Amino acid sequence: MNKKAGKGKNAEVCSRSIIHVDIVRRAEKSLPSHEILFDVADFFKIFGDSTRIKILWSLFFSEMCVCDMCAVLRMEQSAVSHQLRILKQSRLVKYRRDGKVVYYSLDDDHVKAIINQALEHVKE
Amino acid sequence: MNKKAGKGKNAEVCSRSIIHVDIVRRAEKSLPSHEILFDVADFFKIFGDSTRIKILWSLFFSEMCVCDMCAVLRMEQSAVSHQLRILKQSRLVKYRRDGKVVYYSLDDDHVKAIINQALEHVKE
DNA sequence: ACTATATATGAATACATGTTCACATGATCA
DNA sequence: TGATCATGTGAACATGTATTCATATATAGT
Repeated sequence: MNKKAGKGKNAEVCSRSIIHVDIVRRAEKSLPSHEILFDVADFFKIFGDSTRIKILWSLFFSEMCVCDMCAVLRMEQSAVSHQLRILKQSRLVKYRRDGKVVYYSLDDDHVKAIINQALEHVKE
Repeated sequence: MNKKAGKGKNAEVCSRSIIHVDIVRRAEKSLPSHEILFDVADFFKIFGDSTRIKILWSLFFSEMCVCDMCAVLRMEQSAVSHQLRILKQSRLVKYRRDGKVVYYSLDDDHVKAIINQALEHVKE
């Protein structure tokens, strides 16, 4: 999916020439692999939705069942379940079943710190 | 844009009843305002794109002009400029002009820490 | 077995977003 | 002034994603 100029070395990109070769080289070498950077972006993407932020925040204090989350978020159960699935797949929450009720809780110690860090940043 | 059940109190949401009233109350009270939570999500959304992560990462070491970024990212100048606009609006990068060339640099001390935190998390 | 309740999920829909294309802007130099 | 280079930007397009609707699954109780 990446377009390469492909004229000899990489002195021509986007049909223009590199201005500072040394800086470009250093940046290129320091940059993690596409795969890792993709994973980093995907990680942030999970936090990039206010519904999911609300869910995670609600779980800061105690585990919670889906129905209670709907009440807190004032959203339909289906929408909440869909988001819970995403959080589950990302290993940010875990669940346990008790009869008909499913209780979700945080499955990652860093979540609170990460959200709080962003909150501090936003509050400025 | 939020749908409320609106039958008296809030004992009925998503046409079901709350199971644990105390937990719901506490979560409701602790939850920051919609506005703040929206801003938090928007903040993460900026990091939720690998192109922007790459741009920010490249700026960890030194300022860089647009053309050099295109070389590092192997992307078209237009795409890079569009992303730079978003980063500019979010106050994550600043720029200075030197003749025809525009140099971008980080405008937020926390960016490096935030990305590294996610990187550590992803590398597990 | 039948009903009711809690949750999950596929499909449809509406909306957001990233990239490309074409072109505009702004600056330098002849 | 005209040409050229670096960058910015609006519109079109394709893709991704959150929510809703309808329905499925799972469990408990009768």
